[in-house]
Amino acid sequence: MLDILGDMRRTHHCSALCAADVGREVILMGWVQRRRDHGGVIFVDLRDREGITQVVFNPKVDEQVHAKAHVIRNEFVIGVRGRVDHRPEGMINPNLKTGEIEVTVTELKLLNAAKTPPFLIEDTVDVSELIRLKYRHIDLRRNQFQKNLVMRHRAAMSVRKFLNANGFLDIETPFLTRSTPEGARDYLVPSRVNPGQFYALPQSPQIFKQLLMIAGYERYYQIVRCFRDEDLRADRQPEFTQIDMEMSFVGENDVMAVAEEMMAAVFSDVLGLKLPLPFERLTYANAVGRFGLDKPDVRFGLELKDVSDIVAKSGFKVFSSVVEKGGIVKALNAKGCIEMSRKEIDDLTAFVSVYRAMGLAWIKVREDSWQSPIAKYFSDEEKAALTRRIEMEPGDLVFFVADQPRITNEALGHLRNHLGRKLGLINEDEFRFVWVTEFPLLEFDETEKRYQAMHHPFTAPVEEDYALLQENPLAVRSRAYDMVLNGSEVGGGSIRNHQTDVQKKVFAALGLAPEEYEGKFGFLLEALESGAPPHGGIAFGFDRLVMLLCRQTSIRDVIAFPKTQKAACLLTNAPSEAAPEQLKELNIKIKSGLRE
RNA sequence: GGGGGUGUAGUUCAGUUGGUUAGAACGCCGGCCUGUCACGCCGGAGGCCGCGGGUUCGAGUCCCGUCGCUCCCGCCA
Repeated sequence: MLDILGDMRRTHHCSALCAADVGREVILMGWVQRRRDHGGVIFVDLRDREGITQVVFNPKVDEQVHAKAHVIRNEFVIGVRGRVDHRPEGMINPNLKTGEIEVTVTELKLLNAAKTPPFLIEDTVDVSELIRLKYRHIDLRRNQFQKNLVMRHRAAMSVRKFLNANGFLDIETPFLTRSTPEGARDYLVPSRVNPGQFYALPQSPQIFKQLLMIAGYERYYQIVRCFRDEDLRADRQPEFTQIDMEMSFVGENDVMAVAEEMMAAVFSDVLGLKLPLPFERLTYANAVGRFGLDKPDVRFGLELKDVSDIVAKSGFKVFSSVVEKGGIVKALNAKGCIEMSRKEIDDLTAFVSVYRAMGLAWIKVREDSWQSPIAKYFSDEEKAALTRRIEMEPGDLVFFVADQPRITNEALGHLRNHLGRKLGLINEDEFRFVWVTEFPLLEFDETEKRYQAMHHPFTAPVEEDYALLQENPLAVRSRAYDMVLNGSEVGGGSIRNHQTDVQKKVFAALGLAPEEYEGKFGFLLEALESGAPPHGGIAFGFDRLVMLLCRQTSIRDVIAFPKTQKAACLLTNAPSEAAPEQLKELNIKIKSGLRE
């Protein structure tokens, strides 16, 4: 068999050689990052997974090798044999790890030619997402991408190392499973052998991991793909990876302790950072009250102040009537921002309108007066109370939103993050974790006019709130917890219902009739009755976590082969039409008009 | 489902009030060049202006539709 490599085998990676290696004969293999042809001497920056080394073709050293090097172009795959040499005086490249040396080539093997790449492979991305995704194999050659994927690998290894050392078993759960009602839209897979029936791809292994606890496996984990057929975002893909774990005989503090230790191990292993433990904790009520959101960025202050009580009886009807109707009025004090222009304030008004806030009131605090369209509506007492509550000082710019509690909090919460960024209040180098606890068990779905599980229907209520399940369901707190990093939810979990009667009460509170929940979750209830230990767990959005570790802003930059916003793969052109024979086997008819 | 941005050379972009031959940079090709590392110098090729319709004497530019990419809202237990 003719083998293009012959007996040539790589001796070093392109990051490995330094001054200490001078004089050695080495063999490098990789891709041509750049070629600089000086007529005489030709320089090639040779790139492999680990780095770049300059290799030199000198006609004085070997005329034939030099002549052969003329055909080399960007992205050609070559192997070179040569001698490690010091670079001449003054020619050291301090920007290159291997900048002190170069390899003088004595043998060149052209392992493969390459078409001119559609874009240059450089650290800085200056290419549209369309092109990057279409030529993903080229984009993935970029140094930044390689760093991201190496980071991802190391984070996964760190997680496995930690969990293996702590008695967790890696157990696989099915991808072809049953559609779980409630929650996100499922990806469905038709069953050929069961005509007209479908599997669903898992949105998470939730029920399986609970069954594993019931089966006595005590500690489970999996780094596992999950699927949700919902619209995409910069940090949301239709298939994504979770670090999924579950433990038996534990309460929330046990799960949270293991989870934050695991996170500390990951940050120590991949970034060399020591995270202070334990993480700060906030109740849901405090998180929303102070920061407006249930995933607060606690790297900066700029907290919200509720002023509903002060303005309830004020002459400003917009505020007083909102309070009267059960809404709230909250304020955000942008310290020292009095010089903000009218245009900028208008932009912020547009910003909060995205979150359905009707308006954004503001006050500029001057030395002896308020400059504001709404100042005239307040009495001196109200002004004094507002000044105290909001800690207003001359030079401040205060924003108000008055609306239903949810809208007010979300609008100001997002405005807070926006201003935090805009005003440079955020230390971008910091990784700040916080637990959010005591989530409400249920929320009311206005469009469907019914209660919904805020986390999922298997989450246990706080025991002392059991009694409220029927009389005041919205007041019931759950034993759920979210791990939040720099304003992003990176993980969420809960203690589960391990007692059948409690689980049934929760189903009932969700408005499910017994025959309904028996039909949908009968197998789980059956399992709960067979000796279920108290158990709970947590799942982390692995892609999102890696994205934050890599300081990237899109989840796509830490996933080798992501989908576009229309859930397409531009590389393979998935999804695509199925052949008529395939559809026939599956007993599926495509609605006329959907294909030619 | 809705709102914003965007689509012009291989890539990133510019393109005036609608005007006759659509430009730049990088990349690519050829030539010259022995110390560059964003090599340099000289020359050259390269365009369905996303697609379809309309208005107009005339459309990259205006209008309608459509498709793609992207950010956000809804949605995502």
